[in-house]
Amino acid sequence: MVETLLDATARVLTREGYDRASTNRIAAVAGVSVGSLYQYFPNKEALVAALVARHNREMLALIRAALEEAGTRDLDAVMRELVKATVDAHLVDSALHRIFAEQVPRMGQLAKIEALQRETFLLMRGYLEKRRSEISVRDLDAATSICVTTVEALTHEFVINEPDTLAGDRDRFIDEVTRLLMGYLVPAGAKGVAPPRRSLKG
Amino acid sequence: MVETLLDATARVLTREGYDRASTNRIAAVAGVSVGSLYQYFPNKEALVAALVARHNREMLALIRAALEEAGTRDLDAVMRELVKATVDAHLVDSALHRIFAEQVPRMGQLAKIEALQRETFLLMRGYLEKRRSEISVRDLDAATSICVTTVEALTHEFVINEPDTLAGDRDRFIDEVTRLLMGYLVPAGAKGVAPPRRSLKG
Amino acid sequence: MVETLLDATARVLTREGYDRASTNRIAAVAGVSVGSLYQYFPNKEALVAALVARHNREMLALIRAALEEAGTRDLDAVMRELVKATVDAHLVDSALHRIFAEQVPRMGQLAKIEALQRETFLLMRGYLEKRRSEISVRDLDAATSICVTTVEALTHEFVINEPDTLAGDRDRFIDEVTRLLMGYLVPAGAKGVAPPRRSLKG
Amino acid sequence: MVETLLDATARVLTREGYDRASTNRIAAVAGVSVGSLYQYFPNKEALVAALVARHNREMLALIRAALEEAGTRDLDAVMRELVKATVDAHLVDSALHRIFAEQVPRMGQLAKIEALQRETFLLMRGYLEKRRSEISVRDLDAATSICVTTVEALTHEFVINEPDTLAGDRDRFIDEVTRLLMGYLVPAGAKGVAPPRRSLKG
DNA sequence: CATGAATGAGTCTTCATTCAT
DNA sequence: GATGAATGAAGACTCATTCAT
Repeated sequence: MVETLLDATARVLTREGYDRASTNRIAAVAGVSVGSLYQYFPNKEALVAALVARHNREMLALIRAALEEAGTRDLDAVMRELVKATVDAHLVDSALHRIFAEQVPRMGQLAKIEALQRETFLLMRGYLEKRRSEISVRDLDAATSICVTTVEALTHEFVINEPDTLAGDRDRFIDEVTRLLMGYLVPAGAKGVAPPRRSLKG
Repeated sequence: MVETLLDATARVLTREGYDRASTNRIAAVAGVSVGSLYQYFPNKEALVAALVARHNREMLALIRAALEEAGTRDLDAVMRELVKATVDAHLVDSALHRIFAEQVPRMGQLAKIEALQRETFLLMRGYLEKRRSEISVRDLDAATSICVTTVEALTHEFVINEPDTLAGDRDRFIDEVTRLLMGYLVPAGAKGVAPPRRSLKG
Repeated sequence: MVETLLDATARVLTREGYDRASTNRIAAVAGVSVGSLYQYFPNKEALVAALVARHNREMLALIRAALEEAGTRDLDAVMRELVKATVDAHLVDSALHRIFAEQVPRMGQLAKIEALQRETFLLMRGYLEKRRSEISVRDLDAATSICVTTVEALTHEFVINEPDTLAGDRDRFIDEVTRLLMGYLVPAGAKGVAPPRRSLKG
Repeated sequence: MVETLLDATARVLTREGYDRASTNRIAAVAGVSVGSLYQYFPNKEALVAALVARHNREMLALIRAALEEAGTRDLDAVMRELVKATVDAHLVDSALHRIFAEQVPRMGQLAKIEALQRETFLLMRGYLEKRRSEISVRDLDAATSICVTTVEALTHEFVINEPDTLAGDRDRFIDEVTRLLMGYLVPAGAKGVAPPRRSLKG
């Protein structure tokens, strides 16, 4: 029933948009009565939040699988895998993802409910730690944050907003973003040897 | 009058949130009647869109000024200036910016109305062209897109979501992002001399 | 408009009962839209409260007129007048009054909004003060309270619940209640001479 | 089971108020399912009516006991006992009583279901008959009605609305009401000897 | 041009009641 | 007899928009 309702929500959301997605309409599409909807979700927000959570879980599963699988390869390959997995994750249900991003108010808060980014952060951070010696950044937390946010944001733009340049060219996109990450983690001349000479404020 | 209405809209939006911002309330805060509001804006969406446009114009002005002013300095300095200007732009009215980002549905479309990023793209692209020789990327459009989106997205996160790491440490943030950009534009061993070894698919 | 809405409320209340009196129905009967109703009354409770207040004002006017007019006559005549006026007041719109008493939740609180009893209390108390010498009660406030509440309650029962005995016999009812009041204010043997020998606790 | 449900109803009613008291909630508090509730009570109204009846029975038991026990004492003492018992009866569960009086629609009709007042009337009437010679009222039914209603109404006000005057002073309240009754039953100069001089219309 | 009263479709939500298990 | 998931009619209330003045 919960699944049915979430499916209906996703469907109404993508087909009609957030504004036209009323709880009655969702219940109707799900083939149940509004009353039933409210037996499983206290209010509309909770319903959408649950859908967001489910979507995030699906995305996270992809990213986690990719990172775990690529753990033994070299840094460049892992980064490329991360980017690719992120793109795939955004394509799980890109229409829904777009709705979340563009139409659902308070997404900021909703998204945090089952913090996709938090999990990704931890995964990433764990991996970078293992490759500590190859990386020339001082603060690993900051670096992780930069990497994760960058990949997420660029992928988001790539998938959702379809920027003119790079549009459709998925492989090129992945290359570029990988270069961006690698250039940051292993900058000029620092072949995994020493920390950056003067990279940070202090 | 238009300005008065936009001011009122901004105020109601930041003080009451998007959900509680009705045209009647906005008109009341502006000190005019709803009828007058509808004489200048065909509907609520147009009103909010105009406010977004104004906000974007203000942000763009800051970034343009920074880039034009810094045009003669070296690449690293310019990038740092770009990041700094972007941060400042996001602080022009961060409360309003947050509302736009988190609460206003269809922001995606509204934002495009007077594409902040498009303008920034052109500015950036023009600048990178001038420094073509120092940069080791093949496709300048792609590179511009990557840079602009990266800066925008990271800054957004930094200003809006205040991530745990780097939180509040504005200078460190600027350093990191600048490093990220420079590592991408001038990667390992390529001291502004040769094109990237294997940066793109082809 | 306010009057129209109150009239409609009274009509729906008496004709359909409290449970079936929805704001939409009231608006429809008033010949306006729900929206208009909510432009004049913040919620349903306020609407009903206003109707109660209006009804109470009408009742109070009758009682006040009677007491002011009878001020110069002897105590017995004034009490009789008070009772008669109270009965008349309860007949102003007895159907509505019955609805208020029997069906409107929280009447206790609503009734206090424009405290009919409070006003009656003050009027009564003022009068008893003038006739202080004829009355053998120690605490005038308590006596006033007893009198006002007694008259109100008995009249209420008489008009609303139509008790078997005395039913319909208005003049007998008025006689009895007047006797009740007089026996209390001027008890056995105390012809306006001294205070009661042992009437109170102390 | 019936008792359990009535207890739960009373509890929900006093703790949540009438508006928030749903059959589902009551069943939950009673520790049974809604279905079971509907196996013992055809609908919500019947449930509340049964609770009212139970409450009334409890109140009546107190009053009956007091009157029967005091039957041999003098009139003044009996009246005082009646008033005291009525006050106590209203304090059996004053919170519930208040809810009945102020929040439950149609209480008027429900209350009649097992007419507390009717029983009290008969008890009272029986007692007054025994003391016929001491009383100077012509119509015993009318007198009984006046007495019972007066005591009930004044007590109700005293217990529920806590009027400013007499508030909290239970003994004084009892004294005053007793005086009121006695002044009515045995008026000025008529020491239980002759019928009233001019008490009734005819 | 300005006004602001009026509109009414549409929203979320509740809850008494049923009935298949 | 007990259960409790499912029902869906109905209710209070909002708000973008219009239009007569």
